[in-house]
Amino acid sequence: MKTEKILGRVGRGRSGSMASLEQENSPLIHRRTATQVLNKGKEAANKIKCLLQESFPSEDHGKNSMIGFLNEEILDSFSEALIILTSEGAPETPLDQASTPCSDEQGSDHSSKKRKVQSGRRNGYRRRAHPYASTRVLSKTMDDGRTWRKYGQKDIFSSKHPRSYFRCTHKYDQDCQATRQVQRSEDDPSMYVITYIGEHTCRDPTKSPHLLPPSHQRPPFIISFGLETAQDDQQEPQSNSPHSSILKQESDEEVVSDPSPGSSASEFLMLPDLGTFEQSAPMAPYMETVLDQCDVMSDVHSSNSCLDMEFEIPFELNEIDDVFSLDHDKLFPD
DNA sequence: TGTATTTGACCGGT
DNA sequence: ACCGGTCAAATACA
Repeated sequence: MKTEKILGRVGRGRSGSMASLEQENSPLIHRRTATQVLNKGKEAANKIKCLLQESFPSEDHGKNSMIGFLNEEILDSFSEALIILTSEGAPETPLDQASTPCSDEQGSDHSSKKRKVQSGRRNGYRRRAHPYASTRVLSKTMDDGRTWRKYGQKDIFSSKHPRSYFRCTHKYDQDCQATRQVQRSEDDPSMYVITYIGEHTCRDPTKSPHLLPPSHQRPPFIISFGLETAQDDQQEPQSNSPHSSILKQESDEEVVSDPSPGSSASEFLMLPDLGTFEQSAPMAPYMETVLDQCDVMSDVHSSNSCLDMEFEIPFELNEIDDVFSLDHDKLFPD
């Protein structure tokens, strides 16, 4: 009945198989499937490990060791999750504990047609689990060239204007974690304060992947898992519509740094020349990425739900291609 | 009919 | 307990 509709539309599961499984309402099946998925991931991580060893046979210092280390972390995480899942005493799997939307209708109060949310509807609800950085932008328009889907609006306690919440349209089809919050500016209601959280890991088909800035403009290269750093490079200066300006870059935990000396007094970091923002805009994701590196690195351990790892490597992008493309066939033999 | 938005409820962090 | 972020049923729209 309703459940089917929700599942079909919203697609809460990360994959089709997950969604279909949810209809079964069986914690056991959920666990089994989760185990399979985790095994898959573990397998993939193992392959990466092998490939790394082939690519960097002898040494394991410097960046290679970092890659290896992170790979080990991934493997460990998978292993741990598997242990938790398969241990007999494991309670209903945490992620799925709430996946019985219909089964526990103890109250069964269907009387009011106003939606009554059963306990357990929050299927794997995670709040602020990601250590994503946020980028605040002041814009005249909400349109930034990206496709967003509004998922909520809130009146904010200390604010005159409500805040709207958007997620990337490709959240479910491409597992893109980018979200943004839009609120009218207190000072200038004709402007929007847009806070971007997370980065696009999706490839928006409406966008052409050609706008890579020249390599000399890029910061040292960053491999990003979960964050879109590399991919976003290829996209239009998304968050940076011609009208917008970056105001502030901050991590979730703290303001990492203020790249412009002397601007600390202002709440936001204003770019010097808004007219040329379109040109400077592509650097925004890089700035953010670079600024976030420390935080993200330090958060790798604590974040199991999403792999947000990025690290700096000192070789050119095409060298990365060399490294990874030669592995591609092995990784994806079909 | 499928997709997007609205909006009250739920839930986590503080 | 409060606030803010997210979920998801209901609704609007194409």
